[in-house]
Amino acid sequence: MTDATAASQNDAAGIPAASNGDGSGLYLVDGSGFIFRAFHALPMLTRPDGTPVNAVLGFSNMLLKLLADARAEAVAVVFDSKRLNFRNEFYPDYKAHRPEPPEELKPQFALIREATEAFCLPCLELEGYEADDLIATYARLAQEAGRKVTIVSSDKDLMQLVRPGVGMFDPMKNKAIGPDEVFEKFGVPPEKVVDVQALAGDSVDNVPGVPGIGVKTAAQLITEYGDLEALLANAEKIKQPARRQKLIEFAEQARISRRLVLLDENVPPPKPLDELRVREPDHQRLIDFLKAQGFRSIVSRVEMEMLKDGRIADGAGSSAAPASAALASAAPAAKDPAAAPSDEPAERPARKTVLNVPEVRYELVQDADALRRWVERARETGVLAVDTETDSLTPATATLVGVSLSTEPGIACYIPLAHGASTAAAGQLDFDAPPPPVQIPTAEAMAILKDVLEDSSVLKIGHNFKFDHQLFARNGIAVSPVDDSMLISYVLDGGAHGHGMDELAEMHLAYTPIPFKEVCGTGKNQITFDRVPLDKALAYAAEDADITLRLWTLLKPRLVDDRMVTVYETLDRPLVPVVADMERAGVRIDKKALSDLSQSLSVRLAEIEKDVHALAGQSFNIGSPKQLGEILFDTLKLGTGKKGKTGAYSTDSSVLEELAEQGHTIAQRVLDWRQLAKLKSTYTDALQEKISPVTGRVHTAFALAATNTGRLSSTDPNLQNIPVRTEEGKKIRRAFVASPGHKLLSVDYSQIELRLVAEMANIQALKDAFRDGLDIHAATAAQVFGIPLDQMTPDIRRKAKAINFGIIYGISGFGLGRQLGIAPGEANAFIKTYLERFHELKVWMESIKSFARQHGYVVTLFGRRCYMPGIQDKNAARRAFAERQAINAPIQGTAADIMKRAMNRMPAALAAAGSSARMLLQVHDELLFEVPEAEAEDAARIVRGVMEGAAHLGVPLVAEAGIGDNWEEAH
DNA sequence: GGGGTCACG
DNA sequence: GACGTACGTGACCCCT
Repeated sequence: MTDATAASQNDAAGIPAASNGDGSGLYLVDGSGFIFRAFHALPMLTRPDGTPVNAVLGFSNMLLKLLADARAEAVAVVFDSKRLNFRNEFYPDYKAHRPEPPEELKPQFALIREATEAFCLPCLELEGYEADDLIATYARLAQEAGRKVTIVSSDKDLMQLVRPGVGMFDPMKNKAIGPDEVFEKFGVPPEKVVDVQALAGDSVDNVPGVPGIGVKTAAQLITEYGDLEALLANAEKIKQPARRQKLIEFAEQARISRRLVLLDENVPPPKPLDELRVREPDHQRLIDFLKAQGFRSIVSRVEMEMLKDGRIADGAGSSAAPASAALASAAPAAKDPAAAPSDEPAERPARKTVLNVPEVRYELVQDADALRRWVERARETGVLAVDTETDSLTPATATLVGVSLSTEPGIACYIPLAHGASTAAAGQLDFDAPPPPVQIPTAEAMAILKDVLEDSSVLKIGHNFKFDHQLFARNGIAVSPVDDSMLISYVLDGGAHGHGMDELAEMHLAYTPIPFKEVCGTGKNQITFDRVPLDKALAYAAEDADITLRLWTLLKPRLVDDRMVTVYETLDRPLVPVVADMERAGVRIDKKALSDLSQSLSVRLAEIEKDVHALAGQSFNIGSPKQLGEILFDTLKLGTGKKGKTGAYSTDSSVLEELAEQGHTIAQRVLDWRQLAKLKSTYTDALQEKISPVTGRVHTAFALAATNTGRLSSTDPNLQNIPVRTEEGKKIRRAFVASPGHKLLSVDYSQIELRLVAEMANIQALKDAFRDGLDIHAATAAQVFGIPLDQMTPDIRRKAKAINFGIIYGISGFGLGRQLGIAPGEANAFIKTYLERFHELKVWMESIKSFARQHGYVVTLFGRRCYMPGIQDKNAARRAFAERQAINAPIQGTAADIMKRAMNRMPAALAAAGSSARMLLQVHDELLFEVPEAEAEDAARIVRGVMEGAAHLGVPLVAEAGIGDNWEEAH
């Protein structure tokens, strides 16, 4: 069973394959460029002897990842030679403004060459030329030889080289750069980049360009005239006088600039292209080098990365006989490296053995004795990776189809339990169908597995084990203890990338697992897992258990290295059985109430639709923003309309509300239609479909590793966004009901995020206000605007409330202004006053941003890291966005941590009090329970106690409870 | 499959 | 001087 989060993660943040599938691809690493970028991007770090090595570490990590991703392709590293080169001969000022490299960087140049040699990669450099020229030359040579090229660099000067067969990869952002990305940057295709650069110039490299012309203007001119020479020849025809004048005056300077930026692809190559081939690394040498730099934490990773990388002597699966039915039935084995390049890319990269295991042994287990042998083996190893296969993604109701186990890397089995069952169950008389395979009866298999799954001395490992936990729970097995490789990855790298198994296997094991769709198909041809032939089921399922164990082996030690043990052990790991039980419980829905609502909404939508069409004078699809925009702004000409970046009119609610205020009835009617259409399609219709025929309840799935901040999310259906604000929406909440004889109990934290701002930023005035139990928005309004509480007006309180919320979001004058409907300047004045009054806040926000810039992540009060990939972005807008995220994440994340602490303690607290209340849903700051009517008040008291006691801070935590027959009443 | 829109905290 | 803006989610619809 592939879990929902693990599915469909195949696009990967990975590098473009400079691959013909035969090892002929060539990666050219811009070593010189990387040094500077790594140096400035990474915090300072020194060896025990004091030598700075931050750039060396960045470089080693990058190469390591590249070698894993690049698979069995050639890699070479290119360096600048000395500072002067041929460009200085005709333009002495070229790069003249470059300051001396910082002292901490200088000793790292030599070390980075050493690192390259330790990786056994060729160093390319040539006196009188820059690395860029060598890269240009080798790219040309390789392309002529039919080899695909990937330039590993983020230097915009290299973008001119992008063409079919030549791509780029930005190792800092982990992002491929192709023609589209080049166009995004320069506004022209790669072959015209030099013309744009010639006009725009570059202050960093001291390329003069034409004064007053930047990239935007340059791109526009080059697009219009074709190229630089054509533009200069037609300079007189340019309309804007200043621009015309500059282009004429600085024509020659533009030509020189073009020669400066144009890379020389005909330099004498220092090494013949043929020498740039896949090389076998010297592991010991590399490990010795890394140890000498003090990079202890990555040495073990290196060992694994290198071992599993295709370039070691195990042959990358090319000649070794397949070791099992799993491999035999898998995709074609790797092609012979000597074979001619093929035009058609392999469907999937060749299989490779992972880690230092010569072969995989996957066994199909079809009798009880064989299963007992696996149980014995698990008792010996003490660890057991477990994965379940089912016929649906809803574990509360899915049928268990099979179980796979793995006891050590490469050793796994699959135990089919219900294959071929659905045909029989459907009673179809298909005489061609094969008879059901030999299988252990599910009950017998469960009885054998129960002992080991509940054995406290055997650690069970799963990837998204919450899913499997539910299936076993339904079979009377309470699996314990459990580790979850998905959650370990989330704790280690939350915000840096996804945590689905396929994505992690690509990243950490350089391995592409068999895609689920390859086994079960897709769309209407998709089959359930019980219809999959056993050989394919074995290959897929055993591999999942195998990979889970390998990922765990790799990631688990990092918890200690990265000091994330406590976060994992106290917050995320214990949540697995708790949330599994919530999902399994499900929530009762009054189907009749929903279908009545759907019915009445249909009628009202039809009426509104008729009105709108009449007002428009024609019939159109109101649900199409495109058609609606054209009706409003082209046909009816209600104002000019705002267009977004796609050129379409914006018709969102703010636009429609403005039109409605101007008295345009149609706008208000469309708003009404939108609201009702949303409620009907997303809630009243869809929710009915989600009621399980088995349990009669709705079972959402809470994703534990989906958000950047540590929050949960809810899918299938999302029960964290059930309407509550409008009267119509509340009717939907009333359809969430308690079982007969029961009540719903809703308990939510009051103002938890603002309390945490007061706590973390240590804002004394705000903490006092919370301690005194004041109306916090009124209190801040009093402090900020200097108005006594007894003279407070609702409008002033509203403004203070908006600022309080804004703080949590990483405030901006623009955002606050828009929220309050005032000018950004006026909003800025509010913010200024607020920050003066609560001066601790400003200090805190600055320190968070600085921390984020330095480390690339922020931390919550309980130590959870949230990675912020955009914080170093050189685009100011994207950087500002990341800064707001950096402010928000510790606040939102700490609230999420506290809620998790409360949830983890809840089952024991309820049990200890003899309560039979069941936790059903979590909505970020709210928990919903179902409880026997007589126990409701007691349960409310217990739950409030656990929630308020989940953290002991300088501000009190307050939780408020409500009890009712339905969710709306309880809320 | 991406964009637009809108439901929630 | 222009940019592009409040944080975090997921589901639905249209349209290519």
